[in-house]
Amino acid sequence: MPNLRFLRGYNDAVVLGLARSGAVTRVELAERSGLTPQAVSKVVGRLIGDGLLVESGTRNVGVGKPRTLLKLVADSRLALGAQVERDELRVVLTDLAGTVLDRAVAPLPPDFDPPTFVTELTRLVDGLRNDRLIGVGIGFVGPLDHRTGVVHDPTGLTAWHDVPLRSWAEERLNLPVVLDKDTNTAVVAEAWRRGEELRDAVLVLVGTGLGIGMLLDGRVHRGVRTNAGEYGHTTLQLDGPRCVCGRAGCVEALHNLAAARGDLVGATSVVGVAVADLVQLLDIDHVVLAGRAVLAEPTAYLDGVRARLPKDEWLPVDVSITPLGDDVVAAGAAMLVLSEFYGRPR
Amino acid sequence: MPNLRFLRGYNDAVVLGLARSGAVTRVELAERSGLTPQAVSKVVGRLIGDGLLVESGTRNVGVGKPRTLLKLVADSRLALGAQVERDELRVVLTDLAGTVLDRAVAPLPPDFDPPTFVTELTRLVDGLRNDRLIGVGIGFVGPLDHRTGVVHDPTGLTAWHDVPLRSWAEERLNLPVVLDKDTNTAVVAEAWRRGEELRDAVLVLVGTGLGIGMLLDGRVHRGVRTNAGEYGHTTLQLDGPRCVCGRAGCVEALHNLAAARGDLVGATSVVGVAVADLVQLLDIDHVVLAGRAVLAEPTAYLDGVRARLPKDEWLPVDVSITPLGDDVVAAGAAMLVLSEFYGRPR
DNA sequence: CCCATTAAAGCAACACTGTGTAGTAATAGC
DNA sequence: GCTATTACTACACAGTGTTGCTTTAATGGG
Repeated sequence: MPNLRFLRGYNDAVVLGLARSGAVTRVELAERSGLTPQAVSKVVGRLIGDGLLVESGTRNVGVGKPRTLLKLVADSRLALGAQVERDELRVVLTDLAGTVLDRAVAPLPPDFDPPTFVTELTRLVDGLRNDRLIGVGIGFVGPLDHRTGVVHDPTGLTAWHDVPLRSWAEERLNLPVVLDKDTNTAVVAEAWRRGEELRDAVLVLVGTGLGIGMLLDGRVHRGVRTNAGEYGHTTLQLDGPRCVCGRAGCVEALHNLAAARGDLVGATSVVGVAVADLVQLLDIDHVVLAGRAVLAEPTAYLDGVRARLPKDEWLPVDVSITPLGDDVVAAGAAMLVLSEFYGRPR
Repeated sequence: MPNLRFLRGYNDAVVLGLARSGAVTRVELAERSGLTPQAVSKVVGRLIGDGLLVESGTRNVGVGKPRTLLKLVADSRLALGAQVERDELRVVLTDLAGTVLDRAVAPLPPDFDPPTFVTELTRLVDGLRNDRLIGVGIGFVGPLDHRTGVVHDPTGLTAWHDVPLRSWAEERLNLPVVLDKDTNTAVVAEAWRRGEELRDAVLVLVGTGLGIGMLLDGRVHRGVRTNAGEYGHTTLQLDGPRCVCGRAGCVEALHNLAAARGDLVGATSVVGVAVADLVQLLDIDHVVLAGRAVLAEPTAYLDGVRARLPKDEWLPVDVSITPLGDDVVAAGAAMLVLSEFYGRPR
């Protein structure tokens, strides 16, 4: 793998990634990437040739020739992303900058089977199809295998036993397809949009379950079976109430019990303790909250988490609600496709 | 950073890493690295020229010219590693293969200060000095900054406030020095010795405290402030006994309480639950146990952890005791130095 | 024993990377 | 208009892995 093509692709992605944050000049790209000005010139030349960048005016910073501003041509490449929930399918159209341009939502029947799903997906995708489309991402509930694109027995979907969803979808849609867990696509959404600012972060998705997406050292951590992030069944109370998973006192069980009895403070506090544990374990500086439960009570969850985080740390932990709202999983699935083509390789 | 020198260094490290597992041939290196046979020839030529590899006989696999066996010259490069505990300093000499060749141990006075430590370190290092030495690694208790080499206020060592230990040691020893948390050097020891087999693993160090070293996707995860792995203060019992850290029901508090009252099963079971949570969260397939407490009761800890791991998983989790015993932290510190020079860059 | 066959390894030319050198373009200040 | 300064790039270059071919060294059938 590591050859000259890899090297070029990597540097192209570095420059494109910096350009995604806003208008930049070649000089700034060289400073921030560590590449020499000559190398930046070559890379920028390639990217302009591919229609990914354009020159857009100049910026004068004192004496000397003014710097040429470079701007990302955000709508030169588009991707679709899908979020699959147990009752709903959401498809979103996203540009290179990670901006959501369009969306379509359709209900899914209870315990829908793979053929039904693929048909419905095809319908929504065709409605949003575009000649600049580079692929489709699918954010699905786990467990699944990201590398092979196979969905394994998700709870509540009885017809989904080892379904090669990626190949089925690629065949039907005639487009490259990427499959990943919903929590992972969600954290990709944050990472792609915030760029270098976000290198070590956790996205907490609180819905019917509780899962997390981990961004460690700038990359999504998926683990050996690409099923990392099952944080809902982490023990918080050794002798706590029994959980659906068979163990006792899981985060998810405690949270859902508190929520069911209307104890919002209790529910958010469970999430807060769990997140504080994660921050200590992984040493991250960003936490993003998302999911239906969070979006229904954003300030309560923000307060619940912030209150539990250690305050005397050298570096503060930034806690926020995803600005993408209900679109975060689907939009992230689209950005996962973008990152496969225009992100740093491997 | 990403230039031709990086590319060469990376491929050299890939080949050297494969050669570390045992005798290999150029053909096998090409197959396992993905490089072309010609590229492997060039890389191997360089490595032989540097004295890192030698040809050692042939292996016949049927018709045709027999493959030439290549062997790592393990003792061509050596490194020293130090483990700093609150009462003891241990320095270990290690070769390229990660084999411990020699060691020296000295007691440290209670609440020792930095000058005392550096003097003692210099004494032990000088006793083991060697002309093939490439550097010295130091495994210290956290918190510390791996990147800058500064030790921040470790508990119990009152004179250690923001001490630039790496530069001090480099000056006194006149050798490159690397500083890292003890849990991280320990997991490096396992990773360096087991090679590609170990890509996603956790090393659990149970001593007076409880910390972990994380190997994720083949790299040590350190986090933004390089202080990841503080697993001892993760909540296992929301309403549990108060911990020294100020929170309640921490893994460490529960474990130490059980151990103090002689409840070995209880103590190992706490570790088991904590490890099971980690396995689910990070999706790892290897767990290595180490530390004084574990080495005192190895089978009890092995059983305690194995009993708590989910059994119906697709992939089994391998749980083991470190074969390096008391040397694991110091030996890992030495291998950290080796990996800085001869491991994959960045 | 001879020699065709097979496989490993090396050699030479090559395409392509980022880099060093030097030259050109465009501004501010005088 | 001139000079200094800064941004950018054309070109030769060192060094990467690759392609195509040759050399080397074994097997095994006559």
